[in-house]
Amino acid sequence: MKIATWNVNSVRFRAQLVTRFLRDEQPDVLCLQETKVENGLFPALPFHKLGYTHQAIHGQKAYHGVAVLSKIPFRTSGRETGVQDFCREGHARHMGVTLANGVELHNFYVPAGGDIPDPVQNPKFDHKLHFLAEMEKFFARRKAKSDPVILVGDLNVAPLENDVWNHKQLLGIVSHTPVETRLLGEVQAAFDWTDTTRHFVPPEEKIYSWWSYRAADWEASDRGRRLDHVWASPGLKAALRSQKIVRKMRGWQKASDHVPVVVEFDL
DNA sequence: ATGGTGGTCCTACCA
Repeated sequence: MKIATWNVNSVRFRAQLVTRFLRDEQPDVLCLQETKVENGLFPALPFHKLGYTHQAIHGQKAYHGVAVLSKIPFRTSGRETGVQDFCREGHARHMGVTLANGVELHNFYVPAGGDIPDPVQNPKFDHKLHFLAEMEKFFARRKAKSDPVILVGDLNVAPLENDVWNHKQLLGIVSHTPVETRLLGEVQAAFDWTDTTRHFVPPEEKIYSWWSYRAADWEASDRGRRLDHVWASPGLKAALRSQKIVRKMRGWQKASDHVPVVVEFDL
Protein backbone atom coordinates (compact mmCIF):
# COMPACT_ATOMS: atom_id res chain seq x y z
CA MET A 1 0.00 0.00 0.00
CA LYS A 2 1.34 3.36 -1.08
CA ILE A 3 0.27 6.44 0.88
CA ALA A 4 1.05 10.03 -0.13
CA THR A 5 0.54 13.36 1.64
CA TRP A 6 0.74 16.79 0.00
CA ASN A 7 -0.04 20.35 1.01
CA VAL A 8 -1.32 21.39 -2.41
CA ASN A 9 -2.02 25.08 -1.61
CA SER A 10 -5.34 25.26 -3.49
CA VAL A 11 -6.62 22.06 -5.11
CA ARG A 12 -8.50 24.02 -7.78
CA PHE A 13 -5.50 26.10 -8.85
CA ARG A 14 -3.31 22.97 -8.97
CA ALA A 15 -5.76 20.22 -10.02
CA GLN A 16 -3.63 19.43 -13.08
CA LEU A 17 -0.53 19.03 -10.93
CA VAL A 18 -2.47 16.65 -8.69
CA THR A 19 -3.45 14.48 -11.67
CA ARG A 20 0.12 14.57 -12.97
CA PHE A 21 1.37 13.40 -9.59
CA LEU A 22 -1.28 10.65 -9.40
CA ARG A 23 -0.34 9.39 -12.87
CA ASP A 24 3.41 9.48 -12.13
CA GLU A 25 3.33 8.01 -8.65
CA GLN A 26 0.14 5.92 -8.57
CA PRO A 27 -0.37 6.01 -4.80
CA ASP A 28 -3.28 4.02 -3.41
CA VAL A 29 -4.21 6.98 -1.25
CA LEU A 30 -3.41 10.70 -1.48
CA CYS A 31 -4.05 12.99 1.50
CA LEU A 32 -4.29 16.67 0.63
CA GLN A 33 -4.05 19.75 2.83
CA GLU A 34 -4.85 23.41 2.15
CA THR A 35 -7.41 22.55 -0.48
CA LYS A 36 -8.91 26.04 0.02
CA VAL A 37 -12.34 25.08 -1.28
CA GLU A 38 -15.77 24.28 0.08
CA ASN A 39 -17.00 20.72 -0.54
CA GLY A 40 -19.48 21.55 -3.29
CA LEU A 41 -16.74 23.11 -5.44
CA PHE A 42 -14.10 20.40 -4.91
CA PRO A 43 -12.77 19.18 -8.31
CA ALA A 44 -13.67 15.53 -7.73
CA LEU A 45 -14.07 14.41 -11.35
CA PRO A 46 -10.45 14.47 -12.64
CA PHE A 47 -9.35 12.34 -9.69
CA HIS A 48 -12.36 10.04 -9.96
CA LYS A 49 -11.41 9.39 -13.60
CA LEU A 50 -7.95 8.22 -12.52
CA GLY A 51 -9.44 5.61 -10.21
CA TYR A 52 -9.64 7.68 -7.03
CA THR A 53 -13.34 7.01 -6.71
CA HIS A 54 -13.36 7.16 -2.91
CA GLN A 55 -13.05 10.74 -1.71
CA ALA A 56 -13.45 12.03 1.83
CA ILE A 57 -13.56 15.82 1.65
CA HIS A 58 -13.64 18.35 4.44
CA GLY A 59 -13.22 21.89 3.18
CA GLN A 60 -14.26 25.49 3.68
CA LYS A 61 -14.14 28.65 1.61
CA ALA A 62 -10.73 30.20 0.87
CA TYR A 63 -8.69 28.72 3.73
CA HIS A 64 -7.54 25.37 5.17
CA GLY A 65 -9.34 22.22 4.00
CA VAL A 66 -8.29 18.57 3.81
CA ALA A 67 -9.23 15.64 1.58
CA VAL A 68 -8.45 11.94 1.18
CA LEU A 69 -8.47 10.54 -2.38
CA SER A 70 -8.36 6.77 -2.48
CA LYS A 71 -8.44 3.77 -4.79
CA ILE A 72 -9.16 1.66 -1.72
CA PRO A 73 -12.75 1.84 -0.45
CA PHE A 74 -13.51 3.31 2.94
CA ARG A 75 -15.24 1.33 5.65
CA THR A 76 -16.78 4.59 6.69
CA SER A 77 -19.09 6.08 4.10
CA GLY A 78 -20.06 9.57 3.04
CA ARG A 79 -18.04 12.63 2.15
CA GLU A 80 -17.60 14.11 5.60
CA THR A 81 -17.11 11.14 7.90
CA GLY A 82 -14.41 10.94 10.49
CA VAL A 83 -13.82 14.60 11.20
CA GLN A 84 -12.60 15.18 14.74
CA ASP A 85 -12.64 18.57 16.42
CA PHE A 86 -9.00 19.30 17.18
CA CYS A 87 -9.59 22.89 16.23
CA ARG A 88 -11.22 25.37 18.56
CA GLU A 89 -11.42 27.89 15.69
CA GLY A 90 -13.68 25.63 13.65
CA HIS A 91 -11.18 25.32 10.77
CA ALA A 92 -11.26 22.30 8.43
CA ARG A 93 -7.97 20.74 9.52
CA HIS A 94 -8.63 17.02 9.99
CA MET A 95 -10.16 14.12 8.09
CA GLY A 96 -9.99 10.55 9.28
CA VAL A 97 -10.99 7.44 7.32
CA THR A 98 -10.77 3.71 7.84
CA LEU A 99 -9.72 1.85 4.71
CA ALA A 100 -11.21 -1.49 3.62
CA ASN A 101 -7.95 -3.20 4.60
CA GLY A 102 -8.48 -2.07 8.20
CA VAL A 103 -5.91 0.75 8.22
CA GLU A 104 -7.10 3.85 10.05
CA LEU A 105 -5.75 7.00 8.41
CA HIS A 106 -5.67 10.50 9.91
CA ASN A 107 -4.97 13.49 7.68
CA PHE A 108 -3.94 16.71 9.49
CA TYR A 109 -3.30 20.32 8.62
CA VAL A 110 -1.78 21.80 11.77
CA PRO A 111 -2.07 25.62 12.08
CA ALA A 112 1.03 27.43 10.83
CA GLY A 113 1.05 29.63 13.93
CA GLY A 114 1.81 33.13 12.63
CA ASP A 115 5.15 34.93 12.92
CA ILE A 116 5.70 35.66 16.61
CA PRO A 117 6.50 32.53 18.68
CA ASP A 118 4.73 33.79 21.79
CA PRO A 119 1.25 32.52 22.72
CA VAL A 120 0.51 35.70 24.71
CA GLN A 121 1.35 38.16 21.95
CA ASN A 122 0.18 35.95 19.10
CA PRO A 123 -3.18 34.10 19.26
CA LYS A 124 -2.28 32.04 16.17
CA PHE A 125 0.72 30.58 17.94
CA ASP A 126 -1.43 29.85 20.98
CA HIS A 127 -3.91 28.08 18.70
CA LYS A 128 -1.14 25.97 17.16
CA LEU A 129 0.06 24.83 20.60
CA HIS A 130 -3.53 24.08 21.60
CA PHE A 131 -4.11 22.07 18.41
CA LEU A 132 -0.98 19.95 19.01
CA ALA A 133 -2.04 19.37 22.62
CA GLU A 134 -5.45 18.18 21.38
CA MET A 135 -3.74 15.74 18.99
CA GLU A 136 -1.69 14.38 21.86
CA LYS A 137 -4.78 13.89 24.03
CA PHE A 138 -6.67 12.16 21.21
CA PHE A 139 -4.01 9.50 20.66
CA ALA A 140 -2.92 9.15 24.30
CA ARG A 141 -6.50 8.17 25.12
CA ARG A 142 -6.32 5.14 22.82
CA LYS A 143 -5.07 1.92 24.32
CA ALA A 144 -4.60 -0.43 21.37
CA LYS A 145 -1.26 0.73 19.98
CA SER A 146 -1.08 -2.50 17.98
CA ASP A 147 -3.91 -1.19 15.72
CA PRO A 148 -2.83 -0.33 12.17
CA VAL A 149 -2.95 3.49 12.20
CA ILE A 150 -1.26 6.06 9.96
CA LEU A 151 -1.04 9.79 10.70
CA VAL A 152 -0.07 12.11 7.87
CA GLY A 153 -0.11 15.75 7.01
CA ASP A 154 1.36 19.20 7.07
CA LEU A 155 2.25 19.29 10.76
CA ASN A 156 3.94 22.70 10.33
CA VAL A 157 6.76 21.66 12.66
CA ALA A 158 10.29 20.69 11.62
CA PRO A 159 11.33 18.63 14.65
CA LEU A 160 15.01 17.69 14.14
CA GLU A 161 18.11 19.85 13.63
CA ASN A 162 18.52 18.56 10.11
CA ASP A 163 14.86 19.11 9.26
CA VAL A 164 15.79 22.77 8.70
CA TRP A 165 18.51 24.44 6.64
CA ASN A 166 20.04 26.12 9.70
CA HIS A 167 19.11 24.86 13.15
CA LYS A 168 20.59 27.72 15.21
CA GLN A 169 19.21 30.40 12.95
CA LEU A 170 15.70 28.95 13.07
CA LEU A 171 15.40 28.29 16.80
CA GLY A 172 13.39 31.50 17.15
CA ILE A 173 11.36 30.97 13.98
CA VAL A 174 7.86 29.49 14.18
CA SER A 175 7.96 25.81 13.06
CA HIS A 176 11.31 25.08 14.75
CA THR A 177 11.07 26.67 18.21
CA PRO A 178 11.81 24.44 21.23
CA VAL A 179 8.23 24.68 22.53
CA GLU A 180 6.87 23.35 19.22
CA THR A 181 9.41 20.59 18.69
CA ARG A 182 8.95 19.45 22.31
CA LEU A 183 5.18 19.39 21.92
CA LEU A 184 5.36 17.51 18.62
CA GLY A 185 7.65 15.02 20.36
CA GLU A 186 4.93 14.53 22.97
CA VAL A 187 2.34 13.91 20.26
CA GLN A 188 4.69 11.34 18.74
CA ALA A 189 5.34 9.67 22.10
CA ALA A 190 1.61 9.51 22.91
CA PHE A 191 1.12 6.67 20.41
CA ASP A 192 4.73 5.50 19.93
CA TRP A 193 4.56 6.80 16.36
CA THR A 194 7.40 6.04 13.94
CA ASP A 195 8.50 9.05 11.88
CA THR A 196 8.72 7.12 8.62
CA THR A 197 11.00 9.56 6.79
CA ARG A 198 13.56 9.38 9.61
CA HIS A 199 13.11 5.60 9.78
CA PHE A 200 14.83 5.53 6.38
CA VAL A 201 16.90 8.76 6.36
CA PRO A 202 19.57 9.14 9.09
CA PRO A 203 19.25 12.20 11.35
CA GLU A 204 22.62 13.55 10.15
CA GLU A 205 21.19 14.02 6.67
CA LYS A 206 19.31 17.20 5.82
CA ILE A 207 15.93 16.62 4.17
CA TYR A 208 13.08 19.04 3.51
CA SER A 209 9.51 19.03 2.16
CA TRP A 210 8.88 22.81 1.98
CA TRP A 211 10.71 25.78 0.45
CA SER A 212 9.42 29.36 0.75
CA TYR A 213 8.00 31.13 -2.29
CA ARG A 214 10.00 34.19 -1.23
CA ALA A 215 13.42 32.82 -2.17
CA ALA A 216 14.77 34.14 -5.46
CA ASP A 217 16.00 30.63 -6.29
CA TRP A 218 14.61 27.94 -3.97
CA GLU A 219 16.96 25.27 -5.34
CA ALA A 220 20.17 27.30 -5.19
CA SER A 221 19.57 28.64 -1.67
CA ASP A 222 17.92 25.36 -0.55
CA ARG A 223 16.59 26.96 2.63
CA GLY A 224 13.98 24.29 3.26
CA ARG A 225 12.16 22.75 6.19
CA ARG A 226 10.62 19.29 6.73
CA LEU A 227 7.05 20.20 7.70
CA ASP A 228 5.22 17.27 6.09
CA HIS A 229 5.15 13.92 7.82
CA VAL A 230 3.93 10.32 7.65
CA TRP A 231 3.80 8.53 10.97
CA ALA A 232 3.18 4.81 11.44
CA SER A 233 1.72 3.12 14.54
CA PRO A 234 3.84 0.45 16.29
CA GLY A 235 1.74 -2.28 14.65
CA LEU A 236 2.75 -1.04 11.19
CA LYS A 237 6.45 -0.43 11.80
CA ALA A 238 7.49 -3.87 10.58
CA ALA A 239 5.52 -3.32 7.37
CA LEU A 240 7.46 -0.17 6.37
CA ARG A 241 9.06 -0.62 2.98
CA SER A 242 10.15 2.78 1.60
CA GLN A 243 9.73 6.54 1.82
CA LYS A 244 10.48 9.39 -0.53
CA ILE A 245 10.02 13.13 -0.62
CA VAL A 246 9.33 14.21 -4.19
CA ARG A 247 11.69 17.22 -4.20
CA LYS A 248 11.60 17.65 -7.99
CA MET A 249 7.96 18.75 -7.80
CA ARG A 250 9.05 22.03 -6.18
CA GLY A 251 10.52 22.84 -9.59
CA TRP A 252 7.31 22.22 -11.55
CA GLN A 253 5.50 25.14 -13.17
CA LYS A 254 2.93 26.58 -10.74
CA ALA A 255 4.44 24.47 -7.93
CA SER A 256 3.07 24.32 -4.40
CA ASP A 257 5.57 25.47 -1.78
CA HIS A 258 5.27 21.94 -0.30
CA VAL A 259 6.10 18.65 -2.05
CA PRO A 260 4.58 15.21 -1.39
CA VAL A 261 5.88 12.58 0.99
CA VAL A 262 5.23 9.03 -0.29
CA VAL A 263 5.47 5.95 1.92
CA GLU A 264 5.03 2.28 0.99
CA PHE A 265 3.88 -0.46 3.36
CA ASP A 266 3.92 -4.22 2.85
CA LEU A 267 0.36 -5.09 3.73
C1' DA B 1 17.38 44.61 9.38
C1' DT B 2 14.25 44.09 5.85
C1' DG B 3 11.53 42.21 2.41
C1' DG B 4 11.10 38.95 -0.52
C1' DT B 5 6.19 35.44 -3.32
C1' DG B 6 1.79 33.27 -3.97
C1' DG B 7 -3.50 31.90 -3.44
C1' DT B 8 -8.11 33.62 -2.29
C1' DC B 9 -11.12 37.05 -3.09
C1' DC B 10 -11.69 42.24 -3.82
C1' DT B 11 -9.40 44.26 0.49
C1' DA B 12 -6.84 42.33 3.20
C1' DC B 13 -5.84 37.74 5.18
C1' DC B 14 -3.11 33.77 5.38
C1' DA B 15 0.95 31.11 4.52
